Amino acid sequence: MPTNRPRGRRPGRTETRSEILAAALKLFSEVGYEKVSLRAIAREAEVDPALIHHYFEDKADLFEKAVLDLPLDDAEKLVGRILDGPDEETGVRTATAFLDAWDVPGARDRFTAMLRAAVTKSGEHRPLSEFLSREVFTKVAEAHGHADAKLRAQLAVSVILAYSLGRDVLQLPALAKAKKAQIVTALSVPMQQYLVDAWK
Amino acid sequence: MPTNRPRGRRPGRTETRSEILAAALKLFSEVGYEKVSLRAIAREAEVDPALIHHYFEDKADLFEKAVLDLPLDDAEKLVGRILDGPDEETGVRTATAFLDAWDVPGARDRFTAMLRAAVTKSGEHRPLSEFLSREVFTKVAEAHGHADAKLRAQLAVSVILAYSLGRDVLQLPALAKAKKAQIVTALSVPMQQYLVDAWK
DNA sequence: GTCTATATGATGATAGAC
DNA sequence: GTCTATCATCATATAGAC
Repeated sequence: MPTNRPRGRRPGRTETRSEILAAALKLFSEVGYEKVSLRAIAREAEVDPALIHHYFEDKADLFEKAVLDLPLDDAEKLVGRILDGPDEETGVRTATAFLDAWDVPGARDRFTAMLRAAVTKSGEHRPLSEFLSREVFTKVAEAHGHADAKLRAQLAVSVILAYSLGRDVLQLPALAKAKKAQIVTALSVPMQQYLVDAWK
Repeated sequence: MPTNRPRGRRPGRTETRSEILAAALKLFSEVGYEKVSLRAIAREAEVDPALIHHYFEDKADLFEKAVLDLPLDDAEKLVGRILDGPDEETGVRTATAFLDAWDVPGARDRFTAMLRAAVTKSGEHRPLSEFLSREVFTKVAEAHGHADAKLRAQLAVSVILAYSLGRDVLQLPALAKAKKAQIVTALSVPMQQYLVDAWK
């Protein structure tokens, strides 16, 4: 009778793979896609550069696995949360929802990495901004009966991206230091206008 | 008595230099700083790559000459124009001033190139955002007696950058297609709130 | 699973002929 | 002013020994 062995794959020391993923996420968010070398990621993860190619196809594959893989948030839930409540507070709920989403560990780095990639990586314009525009904000604007929902949605996207850009990429100090409540107030103003109110 | 010769340097065919500058501005704004090779710029300008080094020190020098050299706008004039008029229309005047500034030939490309560089080029975080924050928006916010002028200014910066990012970098179609009046309306709301109004 | 060695290509920069 | 030739450096990626 055979002894009861542990089943499945026996990891040699498969922290390695996740260490590479963590290092990649960190550097992609801090430095950007193009400017990060696989060597630098290997150094950060304290592994041999060749191991990256052992675990991942190439740089683009690593980026995908490290930053795109986890869905940044369930879009439907987000829309539901934004729509659930009085119309006058839609802007506040929207701002709060995003600030909350950014608070979950890793989410902020992923968002920053995607934003940086949208600016630099070829063919990576879309994922973040289109997702937000199509799956979240257009639906919110349409729920409020706006014919120009797409324009409104893209304005809302740019508010979110602007805050992220100012805080995490350009690192404008006052944005980083401001209290959460103040940011909610600040972002909720354009959000309310773009998603709910009629144009003047 | 000597004949009246043309003074100063006699250009061999010094369109070359300006062709390089034009090509550099175009590509820096379209592709970004790091991703553009000097060879690509030479190709775009239809000159020999070595000529770039003949006219400019290095890549950073070319970037400086091509995109930073012309002051994107006289900050004091801009502040004056924004402050000149009734307080309730400050947001509108601010939005209009920027849209007008973007309409002068080349200005938009320079702005885009600086924004892209702010995201990618090392040590280029500051020029654009700090300039706008310190020289323009902080002064406007202070003129309205706000103690938190810096936070307000940096929020205003992020509105401007957001629009530019959405339109010229991410190329969100609805932003590009929208009528100027609509954009003025859209941007003036947060501007008014950030620069003039009291927080709720 | 891990690492050494290396292939292959693109980059920014330079020296110097015409 | 223009261009050929070339250098040193860095990148991604691969083949294969241990």
